[in-house]
Amino acid sequence: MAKILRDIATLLEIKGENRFRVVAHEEAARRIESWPEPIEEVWRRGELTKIPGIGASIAAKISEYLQTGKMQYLEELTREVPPELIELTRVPGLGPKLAKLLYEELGIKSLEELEKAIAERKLRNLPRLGAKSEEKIKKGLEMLKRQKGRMLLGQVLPVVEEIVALLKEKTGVEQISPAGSVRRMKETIGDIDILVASSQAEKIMDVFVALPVVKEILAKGATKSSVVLHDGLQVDLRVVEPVSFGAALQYFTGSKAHNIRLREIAIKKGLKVNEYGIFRIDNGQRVGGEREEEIYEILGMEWIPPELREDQGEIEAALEKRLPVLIELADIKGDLHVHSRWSDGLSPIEEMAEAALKRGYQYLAICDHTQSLAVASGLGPEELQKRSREIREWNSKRKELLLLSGVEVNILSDGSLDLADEDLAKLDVVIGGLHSGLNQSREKIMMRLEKAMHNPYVQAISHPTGRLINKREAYSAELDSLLELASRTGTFLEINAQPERLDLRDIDARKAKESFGLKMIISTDAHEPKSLDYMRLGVAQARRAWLTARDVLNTYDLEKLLDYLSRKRKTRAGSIPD
DNA sequence: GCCGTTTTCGGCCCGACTGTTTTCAGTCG
Repeated sequence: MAKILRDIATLLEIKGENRFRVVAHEEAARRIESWPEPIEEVWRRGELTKIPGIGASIAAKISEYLQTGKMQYLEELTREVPPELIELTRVPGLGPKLAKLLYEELGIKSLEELEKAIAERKLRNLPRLGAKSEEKIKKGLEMLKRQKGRMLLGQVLPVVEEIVALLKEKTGVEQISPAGSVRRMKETIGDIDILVASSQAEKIMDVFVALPVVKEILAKGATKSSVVLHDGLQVDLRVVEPVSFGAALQYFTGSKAHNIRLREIAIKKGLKVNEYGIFRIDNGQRVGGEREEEIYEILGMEWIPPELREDQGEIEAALEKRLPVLIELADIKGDLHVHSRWSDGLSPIEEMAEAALKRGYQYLAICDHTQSLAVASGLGPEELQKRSREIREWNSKRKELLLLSGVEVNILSDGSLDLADEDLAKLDVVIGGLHSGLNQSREKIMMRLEKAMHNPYVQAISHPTGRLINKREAYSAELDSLLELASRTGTFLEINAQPERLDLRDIDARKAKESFGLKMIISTDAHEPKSLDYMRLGVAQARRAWLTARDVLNTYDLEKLLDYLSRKRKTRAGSIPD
C-alpha cells in the first residue's frame, strides 16, 4: 500500500500537481510503512484515519483497494501519466520534471530508451539542457545500475570511522561527527553524512575529495561536497562555522519527519530552525545553535537521542519530559549467545572468554549448535558433557568471568527439540532456534515455536522472526502471536545483533516492551572473538526500540540474571516473570 | 491532501549545488 501511495505521489509530481498534495501522499506512505501492524487490520477496525497523515480521501482509496483490489484514482492517473515514468525518476539527478520532458519531447518511457537517447546525444538539445546535463544523467544511470540498495549498518560503520579518522588526521579538525541515518543507527544506510565544524571549509573539502577511498566527485562546493567511494557508497560532507555546529548536527541527523515536526513547533513559538542556528522570526535574532542540546532546550524539550528521531512519538515524549533513559553499551554485563570451535565457531572457548573479559563482561554463555544441525557440527549429549568439563575447568581457574554452559538447541520441523529434557536440564542457558524447514507455512512455524516455548528448559528464542535484511522475509510473521506466546510462557526473545539479522526488529522490540511488557536479551551470536563487537549494533537496535537497561536481561548482575533464567524451570512453564 | 490550544480555510521546513540562465528551475537531502 505504501508503494502504491508513493507511486501516486510520483505520478502527481510528474503531472505537475500541487506539491502539497504530492507530499501528503508521500507522508501517508511513510506512515503506513512505519506503522507497527498490517494496514489491513487498521482498515478492518475502520480506523485508517486515526493514522496521522491519512485523511478521508486517502483512507477511501486504501479501502477501495483492499476491498476490490483496484483503485480507480490510480487507474485514471496512469491514463494521464505513463506509470513507466516512475522508473525514470529512480535515476539520481533525474526528477519528475525532466521525466515529463523526456517523455513529451522524445517519447522516452524506459531506462533502455533513455540509455539509447543518451548514446544518440538527443538530450543535449532539449530546452534548459546541455552536454553537461546529458553527462550527469548518464552517470546517474550507471549509478542506478550499480546500486545494491541500502547497505548494512554493520558494514558502513567501519567505513565511516575510517573517513572520520582520516579527516581528523589530515586537517586537524576536532568537531566532527557522523550525521544522518548513520548517527541514528538505522539498520541499513543509504548514504553517509559527515559534519565538520571549521572556519576553513575549502581546505577541508580539498582534503576530503582527495581521500584515497574516493572514486568519484559528484559535487564540490564551499560548504557541501558529495563523493562516491570505490565500494559504491555515497558520502556527503558538510562544513559549518563552529558557532553553527549544534544546529547543523541536529539538522543533518534528521530524520526528515522529525525535523519537519521540530520546525513546525518552532514556528508556533515564533522561532525558525535551520542548519545555522535557531532564530527569532520577528527580528531575526539568533538565540542558539552552537550545541545541539540548545535547539531542543529552546523548544521546551528534553534532548532526544538520535536513535529515537523518527517522529514516532519521541517529540511528544520530549515535550512532556518523559523520554526513557535508553540502554547503553556500557550497561551490558555479558553475552548470552556465542559459539565456539566445539560447533561451527572459529575459536576455542578460551579465546572467546578472553575476548569477553576484554570487554569487561561478568559472564559469557557458550551456546553451540546441537546435534541435528550437522552442517554446523552440532553437539550431542556426550560432546556437551566433554565441553562442560572444559568450561568448568576454565571457571575453576578464572574468577573474573563466569562461563555459562549453553546451547542454541535446534527446533525440529515438528516442533520438538533435538536434545532430551534431561540433557537440557544440565545446562545453564538454553536458547531455542529455528535453522531448518524455514519454508514451512507460517502456521507450521508458529506451531513449532509454540511447542518450543512451552518447554520449561527453553529460556529464550534466538533470532525470533528469522528475517535476513535485504535477503529473506520473516518466517514468523504473526508478531503478535509470537509476543503473546513469549509473555504467556515466560520465554525471553532475543535481539540478535548480527549485522544482517538485527532480529527482533526495532519496531517489534518496542511493541514487545510496550504492549506485552516483555524483557529481552541482546546477543551477538558471535562465531569468533571480534564479533563480540556486534553488541553495539544490538544495543543500537534496542535504543531504537526505546528499551532501557531494565528491559534487557544481560544488563543484570550475574545473580539477578541467573534468577531470571531459572524462573521458568521452577514454575514449569507457567506464569510471567516480573 | 492533511490539519487545527490562532480549526472548516489557509497554511504546509529549509537551504545547497548545478546547469543554463542573465534571475532561476530542478533536484536533492
